[in-house]
Amino acid sequence: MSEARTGDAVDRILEQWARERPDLDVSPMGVIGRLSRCAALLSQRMDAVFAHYGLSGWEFDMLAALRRSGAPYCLAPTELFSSLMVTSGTMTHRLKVLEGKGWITREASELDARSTLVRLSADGFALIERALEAHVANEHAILSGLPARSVEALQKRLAELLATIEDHAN
Amino acid sequence: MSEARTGDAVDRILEQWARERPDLDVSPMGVIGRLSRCAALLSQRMDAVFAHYGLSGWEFDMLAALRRSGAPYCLAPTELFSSLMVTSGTMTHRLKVLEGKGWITREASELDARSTLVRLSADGFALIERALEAHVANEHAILSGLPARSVEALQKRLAELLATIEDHAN
DNA sequence: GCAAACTAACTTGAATTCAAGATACCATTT
DNA sequence: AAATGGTATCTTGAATTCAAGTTAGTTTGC
Repeated sequence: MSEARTGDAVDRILEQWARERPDLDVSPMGVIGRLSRCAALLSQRMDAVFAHYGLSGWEFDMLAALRRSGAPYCLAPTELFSSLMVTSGTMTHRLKVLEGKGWITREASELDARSTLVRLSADGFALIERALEAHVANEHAILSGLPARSVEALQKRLAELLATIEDHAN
Repeated sequence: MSEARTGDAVDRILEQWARERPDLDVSPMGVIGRLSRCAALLSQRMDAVFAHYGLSGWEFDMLAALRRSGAPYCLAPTELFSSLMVTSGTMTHRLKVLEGKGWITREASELDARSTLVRLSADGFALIERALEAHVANEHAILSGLPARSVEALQKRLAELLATIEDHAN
């Protein structure tokens, strides 16, 4: 009950499996488990900053996607949900909420009558500008706990991994 | 619209920000964005294997936590939800579902009358044994696309990162 | 021209999750 | 022993998400 004073939560899980299933090589759980756990914890930390601006994580993601697309800050719903990895049903709901808050407007496309264009409003633009700066500062702060060389190495390895799994993914 | 033939989805996002907000150093978005995206894609890939055994991701997590705790495969709800990073309300719901499926049973604790012990049933044990082996094989397969040295490097860097953010996290 | 296949967006219903609060029990102090 | 504070679990209601199906508009092949 008090064996592992070194190591993190994932190490403890690996020790349990080594004891219970010594026949299995569970080493991939170390990498993948830490990755998932890092993602969850990072998400919590970023949400804390978003909340400061009255934004949830997905609201920030939506406004940021429109902002970085450049003038006229306008995208089709399909572009939004495919880049943000959510379904069309989720997008319908999100757009309704953001429109209700006045951060986006919607107008019919001239090229394709099926398509409605989503546009960042002036309010939405002003909000995301401020939130973005705080968010980037927060990310810098989070990574400042690591030596720059480690961050760079992590970057490279994650890019490799992403490349191998982005293909396969349907 | 067709500039970046090299690079992944995250590179494209960084290019957009460089164009729109050249005053900001958004490099942390590269690491953190890739990390989040890897986690989301890996989760999809693992869910595909779980589905093969009639399991969702969280169902696998629950049974696996009980299994790796060792005989008598018994944990308190509090131990479960704190290690799985969900709330107590979520745990109540999960336990109800798993009990309904016959994979766990519940019994009052003898030491503490507030506590009900969750126990893996024989069915649950048999199921997680099979699913676990497929899951581990799947994880090996996913990482086999990378050289072993890269995986090891990734492992080290993620452990560093996890150490710095596990502290701060309340 | 018109039917078949496809695409864009939305609707519906169910699943999952959390925050906040309620309830019951335990431990410690007085 | 009574009170206070803390712990373990559950309940409730709302938010978020997805899968599957719907509607409407577009494109292709004959």
